[in-house]
Amino acid sequence: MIDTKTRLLDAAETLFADRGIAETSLRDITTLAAANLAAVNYHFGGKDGLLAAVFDRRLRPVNQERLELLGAFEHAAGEHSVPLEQILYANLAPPFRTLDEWGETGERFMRIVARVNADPSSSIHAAFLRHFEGVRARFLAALGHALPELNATEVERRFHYSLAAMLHTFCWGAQIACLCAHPSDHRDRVFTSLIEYAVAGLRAARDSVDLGELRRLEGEIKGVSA
Amino acid sequence: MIDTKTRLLDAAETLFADRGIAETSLRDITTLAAANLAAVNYHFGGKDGLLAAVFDRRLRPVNQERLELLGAFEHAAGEHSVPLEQILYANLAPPFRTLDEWGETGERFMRIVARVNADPSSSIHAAFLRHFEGVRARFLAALGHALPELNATEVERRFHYSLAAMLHTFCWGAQIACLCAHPSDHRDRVFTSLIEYAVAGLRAARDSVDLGELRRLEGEIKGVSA
DNA sequence: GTATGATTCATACGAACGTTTGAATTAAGA
DNA sequence: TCTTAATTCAAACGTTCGTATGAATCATAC
Repeated sequence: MIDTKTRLLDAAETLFADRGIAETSLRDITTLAAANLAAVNYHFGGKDGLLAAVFDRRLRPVNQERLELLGAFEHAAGEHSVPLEQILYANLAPPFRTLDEWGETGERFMRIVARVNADPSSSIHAAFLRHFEGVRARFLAALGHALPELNATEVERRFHYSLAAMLHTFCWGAQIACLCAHPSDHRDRVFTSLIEYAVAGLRAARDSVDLGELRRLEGEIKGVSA
Repeated sequence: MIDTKTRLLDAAETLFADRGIAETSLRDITTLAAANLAAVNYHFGGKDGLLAAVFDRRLRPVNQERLELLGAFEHAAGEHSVPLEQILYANLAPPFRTLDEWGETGERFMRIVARVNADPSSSIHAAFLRHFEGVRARFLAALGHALPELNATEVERRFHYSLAAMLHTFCWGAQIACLCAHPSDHRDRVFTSLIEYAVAGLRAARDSVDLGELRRLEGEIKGVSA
């Protein structure tokens, strides 16, 4: 029989992902874990502590691997900046590996991440963000070096777009056919697709789009159809 | 004095966005709206009905405008496919206009959208998705025509990435400095940035990234550092 | 074997929730 | 003015929630 603490973490991860955090009661969790209701308060101090522990268990190794991988690429690049593909690979490979290793459980966890990320009012949102502070700063710096023609603000914006595409994929990957990564070969395809898309987006030429002209065109064609 | 029904919608929109849906009670809403607790059940049949009404009020006009705009661009393009910039503009301009017109209220609403989108277990998630069915199909078709060298699956993937970047921006725009669209000139900058990024990402060359090589490189440099 | 600390257990508490009810109030047409 | 339908109201209902409590059980070291 597995540890009660571990069983609680597993059950919480499953239910938080499938039903939502606020929608999952401690009674649901302890029932699934075959544990007593009071066990949550005993081991984790309460529901928030349990949720924080769920994050800690999975997020810490993934983010550490990200940093190690980026560091290795930077070491290999020496004086040069790390190629965009490698930066994105360092960011994506660890969670994809997690998906391979943890199977369905890993996918569930990704969905919790996406939930909490979209919910800034969550009681543990601050603690959640703290997990990513270091990673965020290091990857932003690497991107800045790789894209010297872009100012820092634009780099940050495009970094956010790339993160959003990643998160969306992890959150919905199991439910949207084209993003489905269940067969392993598909998974590599999605992995590659994500990198290709983000690399191209990050490299986009500035001033390649003229918003004023698009607005002018909108006015014209609307006048015609009216 | 405004309609009770409208006051309830306004209050619900504000609180759902700021605190979350499950975390907001009908008592919070009716208090803010200066209405009686039972008014929600009288006018909307319950909490779910109220939430559905909140979505209907804002989503319907935005999505209708998206379709009209895309239709106008398609009409202007005649036999040719609509340029990517125009497709993305048709998708982005209506919600950005909403942000201009409704100010803070509009931003709040976007945050609710992002929340519900990230929470497939929500009781109204199905109804929520139904709002986007038509829009999704039409934009996918337009993208398919504009990107004939891509197969349908890859088009769909990249469409999802682009949607994710959009949603993330609307959800976090008010809270992340680089995405902040509060001063109107910044808003246009973010608008342009999003289109530029997505256009480049959608146009990315296939097979531009060699996942196997990246993995090989990872093995090498890890062996060195170990 | 028994004492001690860690864990599990059944049970209870108070608070907050969505919903319901039936009377009171308002608005509008005859 | 009277009637009738629409709306608002205060109050309560039953449920579920997170947390707390103190006894019971287990493991372990002496």
